[in-house]
Amino acid sequence: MTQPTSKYSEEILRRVDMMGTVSVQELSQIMGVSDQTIRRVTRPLAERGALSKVHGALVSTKSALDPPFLSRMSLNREAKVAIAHEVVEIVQDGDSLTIDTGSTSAFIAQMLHKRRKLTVVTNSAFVASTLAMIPGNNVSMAGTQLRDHDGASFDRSAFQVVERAQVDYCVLSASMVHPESGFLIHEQCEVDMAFAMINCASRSIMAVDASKFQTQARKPALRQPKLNKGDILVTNVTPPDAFRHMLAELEIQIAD
Amino acid sequence: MTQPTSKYSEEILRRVDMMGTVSVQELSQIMGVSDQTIRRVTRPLAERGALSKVHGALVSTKSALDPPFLSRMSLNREAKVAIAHEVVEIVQDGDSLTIDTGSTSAFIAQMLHKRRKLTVVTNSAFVASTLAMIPGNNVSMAGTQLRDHDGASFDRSAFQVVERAQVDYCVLSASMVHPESGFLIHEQCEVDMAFAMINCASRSIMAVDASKFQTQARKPALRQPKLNKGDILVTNVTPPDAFRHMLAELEIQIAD
DNA sequence: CGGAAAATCAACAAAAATCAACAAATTTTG
DNA sequence: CAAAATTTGTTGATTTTTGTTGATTTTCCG
Repeated sequence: MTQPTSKYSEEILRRVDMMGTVSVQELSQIMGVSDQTIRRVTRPLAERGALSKVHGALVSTKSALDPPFLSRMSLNREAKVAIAHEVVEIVQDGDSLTIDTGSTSAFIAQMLHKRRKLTVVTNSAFVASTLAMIPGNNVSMAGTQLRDHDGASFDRSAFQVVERAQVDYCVLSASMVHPESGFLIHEQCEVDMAFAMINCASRSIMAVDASKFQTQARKPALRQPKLNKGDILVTNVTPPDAFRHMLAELEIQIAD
Repeated sequence: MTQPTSKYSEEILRRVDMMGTVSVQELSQIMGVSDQTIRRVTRPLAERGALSKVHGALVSTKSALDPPFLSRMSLNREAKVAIAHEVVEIVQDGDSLTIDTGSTSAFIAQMLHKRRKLTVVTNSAFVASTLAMIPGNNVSMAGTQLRDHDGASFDRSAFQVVERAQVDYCVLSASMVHPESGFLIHEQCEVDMAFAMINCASRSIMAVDASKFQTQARKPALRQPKLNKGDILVTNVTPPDAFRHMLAELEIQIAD
């Protein structure tokens, strides 16, 4: 890691990252030094890329790296929209479903505006508020305490609500697909939630876009629960041969 | 990732993504800069594809689907935006608050992107998901079963969560203001919720726009709980004289 | 198709932010 | 303890951004 060039470097970085964007003026007042000092310190920081300078303000580069929910939604957007289209075709008016918290699921939730009288249970506040706006739907938000970047909940009440449900479909996603290990994801709480959702659904729908079939640098460590025979995989490419065995028992739908 | 070209870039993108589509005019009012500035900043953003411009509006390339969350709340938009501005000035970084489910509150939630490290308790799924996206916030969604047009919850667990809270401010709204009866609203469950929120807050903020001071055709039947001395009324006009008595003990802030 | 309203654009003056250089203050070093 | 070195604040020149004005284009609606 690069070394700090001034005693202020670290505090400035911390504050900029925390506030997202700050004016030089404001920062100098907060820290009790002149604006010129802030400029002097931030110049090398900007050159090395630790933060970025624009006229009038300093903006954090970190917030872009640690992708907030909305910016994840722009990643592979086309694929996700196509997949969402396909999923919505499976679901009928009046069906009941659980939906997980992935960004693909967010697209599916939006696309579900085409359906009416849905009964929905989800632990994503975003999905919940999206679908609750549609007159005639019956939406339950599972959980109270929300995770701070995507508005998902994994507290005890979230599991209680999901476990009480009995639905036609559960809609799941994954961070990566591995030929042997199956569907992978980063966090244990998400695995637990997927398990709960699968258990209370007659049939599961797993939605993953093409990019998830590539081995990623930072490999997610945890396996999603095994899907049941006859469950549905919706994706936007024909899965590579290596995955044939793993997907043998699933019904596969390719969106185009 | 592409770097911002102006200090406004990020905020504009965030707002456009959040609202689905906004007019340049309105965005400039919300952000307190001229429309020309918005145009200047959005031109490069549009060229790079981060958003798209059409005559009359900016539209998000991310959410891309129909739900422009706030577009339905177009009634008295300007007033609500101004009021939201004012409310956000009252709240400090790190404060805790409860927020109710009115459309004005939805605007306030949007505007609270300017604040960090908030602790929020709300029974509106929309407010919850909006504020949960901000890193550093601690958001609790009160309630499970959501009402089907606005995503609000009034079930038993909603009250339990709110009653367990202790916050600096509660943010409330009303459907109408009456010189004698006070703040009025349509549904009993909303009154009950307001009562619970007032009880657990050090100070209440009531936000009502000018139109609420007029007698409406369909008069709401139920009274909001009495506010306490020193609570704050935020509105966008000087209340007519007839209301002077009723508002005597409140601190009144006029947004312009 | 024509005229009105709204939105956009171009250009310029005013305001704000940045930079460079120097002096004062602080810290380090001999 | 003093001299050197570094850091910090101030000043004024320079650059960038911003709001305003008026011209131009686009949309709307009869």
